Amino acid sequence: MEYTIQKLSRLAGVSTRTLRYYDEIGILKPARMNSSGYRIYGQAEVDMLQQILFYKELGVSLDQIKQILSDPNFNSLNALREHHQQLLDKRKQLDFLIANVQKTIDAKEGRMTMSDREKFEGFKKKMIEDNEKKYGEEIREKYGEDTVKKSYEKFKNMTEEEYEEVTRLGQAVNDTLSEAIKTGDPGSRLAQKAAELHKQWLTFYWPEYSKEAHAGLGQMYVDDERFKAYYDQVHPNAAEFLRDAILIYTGLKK
Amino acid sequence: MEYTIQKLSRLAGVSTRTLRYYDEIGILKPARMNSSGYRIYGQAEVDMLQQILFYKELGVSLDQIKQILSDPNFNSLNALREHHQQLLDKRKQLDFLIANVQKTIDAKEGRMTMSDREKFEGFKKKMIEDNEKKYGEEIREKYGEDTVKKSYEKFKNMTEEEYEEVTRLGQAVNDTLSEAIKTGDPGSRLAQKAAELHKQWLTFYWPEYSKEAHAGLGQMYVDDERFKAYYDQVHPNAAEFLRDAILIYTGLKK
DNA sequence: GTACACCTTGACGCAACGTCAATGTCAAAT
DNA sequence: ATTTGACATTGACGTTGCGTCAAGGTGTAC
Repeated sequence: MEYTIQKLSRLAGVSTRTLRYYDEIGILKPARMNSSGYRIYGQAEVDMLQQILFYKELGVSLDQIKQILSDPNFNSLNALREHHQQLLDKRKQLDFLIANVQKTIDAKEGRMTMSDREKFEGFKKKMIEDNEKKYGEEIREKYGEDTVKKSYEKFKNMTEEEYEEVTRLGQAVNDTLSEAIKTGDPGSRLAQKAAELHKQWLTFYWPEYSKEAHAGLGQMYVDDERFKAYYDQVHPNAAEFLRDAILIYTGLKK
Repeated sequence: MEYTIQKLSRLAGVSTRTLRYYDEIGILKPARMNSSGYRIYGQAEVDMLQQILFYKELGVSLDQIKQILSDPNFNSLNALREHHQQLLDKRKQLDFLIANVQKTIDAKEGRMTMSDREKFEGFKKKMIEDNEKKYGEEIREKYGEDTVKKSYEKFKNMTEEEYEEVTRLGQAVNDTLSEAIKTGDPGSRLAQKAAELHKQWLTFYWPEYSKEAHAGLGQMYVDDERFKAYYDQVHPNAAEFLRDAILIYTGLKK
């Protein structure tokens, strides 16, 4: 079956402007243009638009959607499975929000008290999920799904005080690292302090600490451009320096 | 407890830029500025921000949120109750999406077939909800919650053919109305045809037809600027003319 | 005093369209 | 053949809600 632009826009619940825009940016091209210059969409485009709308529902930018869909390895069945999982996650977030509003009502009606932090439960999940989306894949591959889940649970239950503590620790790592680099020696007292502080920071996120995982993370900071860029903001070559300091601290230096 | 801008942004999971923007547009002013010119937020602002985030989660524009929150009659407990309801509705939509993706997977794996229209189930709900949001309150007040629910269910189950039929009918109403106005007589054959077509159009949306409801809707078209503006696009004074035609058609003309 | 985290204002840019203008195409009615 | 109205095109401006950056002030610990 074929659709002109208005037909498809009504079918899918998007505007014709949206479809023209998608053609323009190359995310959803019509099957063909007829002799009058009208866009004609076919079955493949229907399915493609469905995928686009799922990705959009899950907060993915059009630029990213374009990259994903144009990948020769794109597999629509796998994508659909992933959408399913993400939608279930999204539903969980919504459940948090629903619980939050119920709690807020109870608090307003005097049945309970509620901390300021609790008032934003469910919203904040967006930030955590964004972070997860950014790094989650790599961390999953390296440490497994279970570790990530536990880490997530631990982070979620963090109190406000703990949150501030971990923020301070993260900063202390950077501070000490910056100073330690001046010594030029990853084995120096300051460098070892940085590694120690880094470990303490990690204990807020990891259910269990292991020297191997710690050292692996240090290596990841060097191998992954995003982490490397973050630490190199502290000081050029900070990622390598921290990795080396961790290797010495953990006793795993080769 | 008081918060500087970064404290509140971290608490709520929004950026400092967002909070400054909210100050700028007057939607969330800080409690005070300290002697250094720093924004200081208090308990009232925390609660206000929570409300804002709920409204945002529910798709309300900042402009509208501002209007709602600055209304002297704004009642936060009632607002929270409404958020709760809306979040439950939103979860329903999400459930539709989840069902959709599951069905699409089944179809892809050859276990069932799926129409193009079904592929967009759940997304289209956005359009319906937008429509509901636009007119829903007024219709609810006039005809009660039950009627709206049934109407919603009926619309949801509309087939593609029915959808096209109702679209055609809506157009036919406008066409005939435009012609009938030329007669200047709401009792003329053409005007009565417009009212008849309007009734047929309504039967797609209303579970039950009544002359009183029909006449009431005609009056609503005149009283409500949004409806009036829509019909007056067809022809100046079309809203009044259609109302009069309906009154005659229903025999309820006084 | 210095360094660093945090704060301000101002301003430019962006994503994803919505809206509008001008004009071409199609199909049915006259 | 002409008219009318629905549908289509391209081009272009504008909007919402920030993200990002620059320049410079403030607070606190060393």
